[in-house]
Parts: sequence; C-alpha cells; structure tokens
Amino acid sequence: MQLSPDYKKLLDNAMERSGQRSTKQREHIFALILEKRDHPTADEIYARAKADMPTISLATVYNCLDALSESKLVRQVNFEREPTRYCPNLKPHAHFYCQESRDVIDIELSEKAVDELMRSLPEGFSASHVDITFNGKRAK
Amino acid sequence: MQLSPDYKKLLDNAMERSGQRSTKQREHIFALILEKRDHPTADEIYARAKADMPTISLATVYNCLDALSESKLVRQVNFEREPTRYCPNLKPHAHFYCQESRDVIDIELSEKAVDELMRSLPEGFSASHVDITFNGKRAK
DNA sequence: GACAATAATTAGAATAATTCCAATTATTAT
DNA sequence: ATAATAATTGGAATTATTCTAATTATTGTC
Repeated sequence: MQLSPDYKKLLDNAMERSGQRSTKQREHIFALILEKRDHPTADEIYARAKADMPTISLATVYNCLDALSESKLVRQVNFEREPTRYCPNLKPHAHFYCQESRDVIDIELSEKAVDELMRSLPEGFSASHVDITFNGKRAK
Repeated sequence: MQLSPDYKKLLDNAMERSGQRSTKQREHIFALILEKRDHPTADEIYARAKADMPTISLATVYNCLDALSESKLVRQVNFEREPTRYCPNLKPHAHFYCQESRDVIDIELSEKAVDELMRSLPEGFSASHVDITFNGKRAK
C-alpha cells in the first residue's frame, strides 16, 4: 500500500491546512481507502490496515479517519443502523444503497440536479455539503 | 398523549397492512412522535414515553419504532455518528442538520428538485426512497 | 365471552460501534 | 539535539442497539 507522490502531497497539504500531522498511519489508511473504493467501515479498514501494518490499533484507525474527514479527504457516509462508512470520492455525488446486498454505489449527479436541490434551501440556511442516499434495489 | 381518531385509523390500517398488531405502546409512541416534531432519538422517545406509561421498556420503544418504520408511518434519519432519529413527516422532504446546535429541520423540496434527482439514477437502479441531508449552519 | 394461537412487552444480558484514557512514541520547530 | 506538542497504542468505558426467555396482550374461532 503506497501513496502516489500526488496523493502524498494532497494529504500533506490537507493535514497542514487543518492543523494536523501527516503520519505513517494516516498515509496508510488514506492509501487503503483510495485503493479499493468500496465504502468500508472502520472495522473493515482496521482489518485491511493490519495486513501491512500489524501494530496499528483500532483507536488509531478511528483517529486517522477523523483526521481525513476533518480535512475533507474522505467523506463519512451513514446508512440505516449500519456503522459509518468512508468514501474517498471527492466529486459531488450521491450514494445508492442496495437493500438486498448492502452494497454502496456512487451515483454521479448532474449540476442541474445539485443546483435545483440547493435552491430548495430557504433563506438563512447555508449548507456546506449535502448527503444524498438512494435506497432501493439494483435490477439484475 | 392521545392519538386523534384519524391517526388512530391510519395506525391501525398501517399495522394491518404490514401484518403487525396495533398496541397501546405503538399508539403511544406514534402519538408522541407526532406531537413534538423534533426528530427525537430512541432514548429521548423512551424518556418521553415513560411520563405517561411508566412501565414501558426501551426494548419496546425500539420494537415500536421498527413497527412504525416498517409500515412507513415514520422515517428513520441518520446523521454522522449520531444515534438514529425518527421523523413522522410523510411528505417528501429533506433534512437540514445544524452542525452547531444539532437541530434538525425539515426542508420542503420542489417537485422539480426531486425529479431532477431521480433522473440522475442510471438504468438498472430503482430507488424506493431517497434521503437528503443538508449539513451546515443556520444563520442567526 | 372463553380459548387457543400468535404476537408484543418486559427487564436484563449481550453485542456492536465508538470514544476515552494514560503511557509511550513520533513529529515539528527551535 | 532538545523541548513542545501531537499521534499512537491497548485496553477500559460508554453508547446504541439487539437478543433472550418469561409473561402478558391481542386476534380469530366457537
């Protein structure tokens, strides 16, 4: 699990911007999430992380995920009564949650759709981001 | 806490449709959620429920909330690392989550916005419902 | 209205997800 | 190299939710 120079720089900058440090563990977790973009939970990330970094602790995984979320390199995604999942797709997008398989799929959104949605916000509300989850089944 | 005849009928029908029974506890919980529409958690609902029904148990609260969710009388709403909250607003709407106060406010959506969003779903995906959460701050 | 069948309720134990803690180690700035 | 600060670690603690087994309520049938 190796972070490309570009992503390494992205991480370093993001950590700096948010007043946090860029550590081996944070690099490793970030690389891991970027590698297999399947919206893993903290536990799954912990399991994967230990393969290359056997001494990492679950508390550190949570800490790294917090650091990455805070600096906006990953997004937290929540589904009904499921543990939080993590997503490194930084483009505006929605999630489709398949109620059968529990798989999560990124759904691209048109600018128009996002615009129209933002227009729904009344005066006095300002949103930093909007989470959109489609719930349903994927046709076979 | 008394359910109006109309809502009582709504509950009875919904329970019947979903093959569940209409009980005192379910009525009480439903009435409670309808009364103060502030998106309470299961714990908050438990606390409120005990005022009029001191012997109700937390397990029953969860059971009632499941029954109500299953029959589509209330919606479950999830925010980042917060316990599930419950919402009795059945009209299509989004939620605004104020990151300062942790308040949740219902946001009405235009048909156009919902349409445009639904159009974003590629072939082969069919959504039964879509959850939309704006995250941000409410201007003073 | 009594009865059997079934489902819901209850209290408490169990589990799952996340956070906290105090000691150690790593990173950063000087 | 040093001091200051932040991150990591393992384990304990906490929080949210689910499970369990015994009791009670509801429903449909006679």
